[in-house]
Amino acid sequence: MTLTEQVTKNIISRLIKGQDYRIEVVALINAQFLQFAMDFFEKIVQAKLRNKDVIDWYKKEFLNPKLSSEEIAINSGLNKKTITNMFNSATKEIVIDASNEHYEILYNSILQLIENQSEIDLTLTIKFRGVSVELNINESLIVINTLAVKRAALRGGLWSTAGKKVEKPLMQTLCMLFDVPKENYAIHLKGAKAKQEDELDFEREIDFYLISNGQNHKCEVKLMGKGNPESADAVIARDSKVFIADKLSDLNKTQLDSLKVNWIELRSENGYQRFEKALQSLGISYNKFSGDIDNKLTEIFALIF
DNA sequence: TGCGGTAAATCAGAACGCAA
DNA sequence: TTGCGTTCTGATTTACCGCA
Repeated sequence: MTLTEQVTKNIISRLIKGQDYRIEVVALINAQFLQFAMDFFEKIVQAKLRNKDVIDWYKKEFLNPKLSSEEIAINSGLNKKTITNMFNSATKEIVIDASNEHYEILYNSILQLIENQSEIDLTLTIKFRGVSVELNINESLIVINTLAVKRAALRGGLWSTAGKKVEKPLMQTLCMLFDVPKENYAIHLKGAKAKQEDELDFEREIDFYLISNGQNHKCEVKLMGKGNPESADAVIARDSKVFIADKLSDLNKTQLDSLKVNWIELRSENGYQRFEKALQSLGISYNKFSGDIDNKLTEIFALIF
């Protein structure tokens, strides 16, 4: 899944201005989900027309081993990650087995449900190029379930992508906003350090470094909202010096203060300006920014992207 | 080049505690 | 009792790396 550059820019711009960035991601989830739903309905019509006298046409068409393992899992009502967690592996063979098994279970529980709630009936009519097909209640429920599972997948993926795509350019933007000299910051090049055999301190992914007096200070960006204390724990585990977040709880702040971590909460009044404090405490030279933030951001984006 | 496993990103809901 | 905020737990995905 990818994020367009424009969306990344919009998100950073919102973050710097202390606005909520979530609307950007939510809009993407909506758009992609609705598109998936329309495409899926089209495939349903075609599959049903191709298999007029096949009773379990859904299984034949949508759990077909020719499809990718992601598609098979979703169509059966399971997310691929769930299969990985269940079986400690996500090889195609395992995905196919798990999906088929799950589909049977789902199908049976739908049958049971229909039996217990016989007062309600449901027919889904899909029209495509003037041809219409009808899905009975159990077919409809299978389809609805698949849509729900797909939405979960899109949601997880897009939130994850947004977090990953934004963190480095966000740090660059902050540095450039404060005119931090180029030699005082670095984007961690993955793999470059892993090869050094004498590095006992084997590193996980680190977003960004601020450099002063020959020392590398780790920086951490997390676009976390309220209620994610374990995310803040990651900072402690990695001995970071600067922590940039969307929203921090008071406990988070107190904890970070006592650990002498410079925190920046973007979602507060002039939140990004607290970056100045971090630069001061690390002894890095900078110029305070004043002026039109939008123009400045446009300038910076032209250099970064 | 493609596949599979691991690390890391975030969200959502339940449980809990506190204040009105 | 109700409402609100915080913490905990579990859910999803992508990015990255190693290997055949």
